[in-house]
Amino acid sequence: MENNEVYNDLNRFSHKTWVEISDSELERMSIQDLNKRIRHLSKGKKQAFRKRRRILKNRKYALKCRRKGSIETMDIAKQNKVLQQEIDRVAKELKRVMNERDEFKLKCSRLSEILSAKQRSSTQRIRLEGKLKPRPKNTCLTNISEK
Amino acid sequence: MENNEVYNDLNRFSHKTWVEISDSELERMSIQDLNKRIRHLSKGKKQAFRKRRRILKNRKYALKCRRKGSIETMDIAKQNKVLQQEIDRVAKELKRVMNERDEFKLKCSRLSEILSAKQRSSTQRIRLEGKLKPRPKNTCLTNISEK
DNA sequence: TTGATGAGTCAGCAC
DNA sequence: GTGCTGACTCATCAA
Repeated sequence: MENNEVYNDLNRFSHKTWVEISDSELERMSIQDLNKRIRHLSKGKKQAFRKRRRILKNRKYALKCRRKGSIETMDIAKQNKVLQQEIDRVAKELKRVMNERDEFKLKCSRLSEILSAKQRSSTQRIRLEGKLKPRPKNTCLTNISEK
Repeated sequence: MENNEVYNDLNRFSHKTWVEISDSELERMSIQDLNKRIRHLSKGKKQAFRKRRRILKNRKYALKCRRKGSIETMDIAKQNKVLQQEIDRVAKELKRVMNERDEFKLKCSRLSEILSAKQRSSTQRIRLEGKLKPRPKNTCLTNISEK
């Protein structure tokens, strides 16, 4: 018995016909090629070859299936990390912009303050210069309330 | 043969000793209890019982293992959704605050404009009233540069 | 011994 | 037939 390759036990005791196919070869082989190779074997042996081929195929499928699953899981875990980083980034940006907003807001109120102070002093000046008569006390309000 | 429960094939042909344990019972049973129950059996039959018990246990372990895996995957997928929602929320907030900031900024520049206009007109007025002499042209700069 | 898990096998579904 | 996947079995590791 040749042992240059993994051989097929199924044919060990076949005296007339002899077919030897390695696992990797059998697994890669098309069903047509296999049929040619085992054409002259008995029905049972043919079935045995096909079954072995199916098992070898299934082995690969199972491996692939498992890998696919774990890759998918790892992918969404990675995606999680990316999303978390994005949250950190946006939250930081938010903080920065809130500070800017608060500073502008403060600046606004200071400018308003200065402006209204100027307004008051200007009115005062004009009034003193006689360009504007002092407003009568409570004119409007008393008129309305006493009416 | 009783068929009121799943029975134990292993003992079908035992003529002297007879032990019948259902799968669920065998799986739940402690190893001590099992040993008591099968005390009088042959060594081979004892081993067969223990082996069946181990297989039943393993079946449960495998089930649990598979469920654990899929639950973990689902959990991180859920986590992904939550994170995405958080991003949307923070991004929206960021947009809102940016708008506020821009409005305050604009308001600031308008107030500044008004204020500097007032400043100019006030300076002009004072100058016209003779309280402030017109500034000589290029005094400082020419003095320095011509020195 | 118990529990968990990767890998191989099989059943069964979908194409 | 082919490929995929859930469930089972087994080998093997850790506790």
